[in-house]
Amino acid sequence: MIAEAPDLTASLENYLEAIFRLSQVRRVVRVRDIAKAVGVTPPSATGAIQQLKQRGLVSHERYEDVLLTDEGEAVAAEVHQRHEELRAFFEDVLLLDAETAEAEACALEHSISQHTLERLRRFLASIGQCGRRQHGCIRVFRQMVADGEGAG
Amino acid sequence: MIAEAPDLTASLENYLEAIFRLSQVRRVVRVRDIAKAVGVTPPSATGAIQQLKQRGLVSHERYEDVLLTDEGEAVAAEVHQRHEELRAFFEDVLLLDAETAEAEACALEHSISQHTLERLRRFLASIGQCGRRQHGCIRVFRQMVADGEGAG
DNA sequence: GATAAATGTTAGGTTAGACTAAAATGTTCC
DNA sequence: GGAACATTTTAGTCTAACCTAACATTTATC
Repeated sequence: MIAEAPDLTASLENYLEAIFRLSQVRRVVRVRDIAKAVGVTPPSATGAIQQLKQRGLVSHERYEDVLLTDEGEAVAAEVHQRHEELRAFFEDVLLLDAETAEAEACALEHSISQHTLERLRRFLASIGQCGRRQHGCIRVFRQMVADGEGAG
Repeated sequence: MIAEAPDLTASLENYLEAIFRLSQVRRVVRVRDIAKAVGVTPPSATGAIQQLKQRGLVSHERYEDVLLTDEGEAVAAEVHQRHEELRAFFEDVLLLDAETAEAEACALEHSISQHTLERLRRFLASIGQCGRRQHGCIRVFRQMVADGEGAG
């Protein structure tokens, strides 16, 4: 499904994800909010929104608020899921602090493939299984991963 | 160390890494080889080489071959190491096939931070430990990761 | 309801990175 | 040693993504 989102750039994915997140928190999403969330000036946001509109991922009338279409919602949710899974991996497995895990997820979410992510998902699940079964691995991992910041 | 490589772009990192690899295989590295390795036209390679030269990472005279400087070699080796560690993770932990693991490493190596990579390194090491200690986790991981391509 | 403030858009410019076409240089081979 | 070919560079164009400055519209306030 998810139809014909013809290969969004990393930048456009970022805008879409920002709109998605803002939508979950705010009654209406404005250009200004998007610009602030993505960290660009309003004209840049306007341009991106126009492109997203062309691709049918958002609806937007001049000077009005921005709304995800059904397709846009689907694509955004998928991007967001990528983000969250990566974040979980960094935080729960590599034990990065929340802020770093978040930043790293942001940086990588646009490059990783669906297929790889599926594997990562399974891997995270297996970590869960392993913990429940008391193999003791998780403890070993955590110790080794967390030990000593500096040396190689 | 590694001195003042002032934030290479992903693109320039790619060129540098290509030169590094070619250097290990060929007597001399030519613009054409670099272009082919990176998958761009020769003029693009020329432009990139000029930038790398400006940054003191390669030496190159008009119409001659390209050589890494000591600093260039150090930076390239570091980029290459990032690549290899990521590839190892994808291949050995997520069990992606060699080609996919390679492609994924290529895609992500420019975005991941040193700090995160250090954690990944420790994690890979802990997998090794865990395997040697016969916790049985590894088997669980592999089964779960490898099982069923399609479903969630 | 006019005007000030906030918000959004347009216009125009910059940079990075790619491309093609064409010129310059180097190499080979008769 | 010069012609044909290969390689490299230069010149110029394109696109994506950002920016600032200026303009347009909406919202708020008196």
